[in-house]
Amino acid sequence: MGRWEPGADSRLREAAMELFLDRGFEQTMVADIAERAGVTARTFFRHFTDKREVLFDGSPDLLERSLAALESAPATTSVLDAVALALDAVAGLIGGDREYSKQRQAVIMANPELQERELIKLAHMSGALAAGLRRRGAEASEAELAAEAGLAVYRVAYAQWVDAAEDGDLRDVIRESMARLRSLTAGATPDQPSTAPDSDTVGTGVLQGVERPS
Amino acid sequence: MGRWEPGADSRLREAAMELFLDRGFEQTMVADIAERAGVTARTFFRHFTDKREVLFDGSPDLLERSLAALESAPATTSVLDAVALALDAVAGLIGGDREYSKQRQAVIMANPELQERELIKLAHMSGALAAGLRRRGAEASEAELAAEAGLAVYRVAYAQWVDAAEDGDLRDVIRESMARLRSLTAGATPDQPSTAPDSDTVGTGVLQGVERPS
DNA sequence: ACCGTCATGTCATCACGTGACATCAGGGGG
DNA sequence: CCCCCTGATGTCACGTGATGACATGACGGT
Repeated sequence: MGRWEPGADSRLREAAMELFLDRGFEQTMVADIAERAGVTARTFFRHFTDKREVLFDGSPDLLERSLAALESAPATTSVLDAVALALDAVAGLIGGDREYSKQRQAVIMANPELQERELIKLAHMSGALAAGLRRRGAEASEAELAAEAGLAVYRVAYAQWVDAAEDGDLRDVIRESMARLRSLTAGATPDQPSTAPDSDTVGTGVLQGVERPS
Repeated sequence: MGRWEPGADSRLREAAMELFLDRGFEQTMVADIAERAGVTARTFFRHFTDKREVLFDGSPDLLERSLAALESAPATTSVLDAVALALDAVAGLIGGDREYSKQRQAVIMANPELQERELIKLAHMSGALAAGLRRRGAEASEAELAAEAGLAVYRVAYAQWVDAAEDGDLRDVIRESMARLRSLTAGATPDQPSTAPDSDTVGTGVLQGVERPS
């Protein structure tokens, strides 16, 4: 075989990114992406489960690497510090080219569906980190909380990094963000906040408030 | 007019919930929900933008109430404590009937699409809380971080509450979770974690790692 | 030359979601 | 009393996303 032909995956990914940047996500049809990549729409769905997934299929890599970082941490490392190491590994991977991150972020921010997908990827990451922490002997709810808090730090840091005027190291931003969290939680805890249990409304889902049907 | 006829909204919501519990979300078609509610499919989409949204349309209420709680807090309250007050308000609303919350959670947990929707609702809430904090004079990134951390606490607490064997007050679980976060972040911070900047891989989106196309 | 596998194309089919238009009920105001 | 306005709904048509079933063609090994 002669030269290296980029796989259909890569061509589809690039084609999609170009079209998304050009006309936007909704205005781009999978047939367009496929055509530009030189395949049919049916083939697109053989490589990506979703039209959205074409923008997110790198996440398994990241997840794996962050877990590796987590597990290579010395056993004496605290839960939150272990999470910090994992985040550092993630930042090492995606902190490389900020320009591309900006482009991608622009596409994602312009479309709610994509934001949903992004959030669930981060949630998966949180779940995986929590599992990793439990494997290290952390108590369950402590592990979940540390993972969730870590991702909170990551989200804020990433948003700040990608929006910043001048370039910087994502890992530094993450560390600053983590420090800020520590200072935020360091304040004195007042007595129990007491809200009157006024519930004429029924909450059902996490964010569901439905009028009780008399 | 004679008796009170429940609006199409309510009928659709109830019909949807019943069918979702019975056969699952994907197996339920919009036409089924509409039929059971006595309307056509087209009408369904006049009341809910999405098939998913029928499970989440209570969130604006919650958001509003939590913001109210936030703003009614004394100006001297710390950012994180203000967030705690907002979460307390939310818990007051949805903590009323745990059984229903369990059902809804079961439906949501069985379907990734629904989890995505849930996550984005929570993200909106986080954004709104951050904005509220900024209105109180908090610095931007501090506000975002506090809101994100608060939601992290909420997610963990809610999951724990809804899964618990015996009944309990959601607000208590949230307070415990918040306390746990404080203890987690209280540990000593070690020196900078240093990971070699080994990036032969290009990160592009928040969770995107794409092999660099040579 | 034969065969199995893998990637892809082709065709058919569903379900989601939306725009355009028609219909019907109720409520005023002439 | 009639007209008209408005809001909610039904009807129809259509584009798009996504999937299953089957055919085809390239490649590599035997």
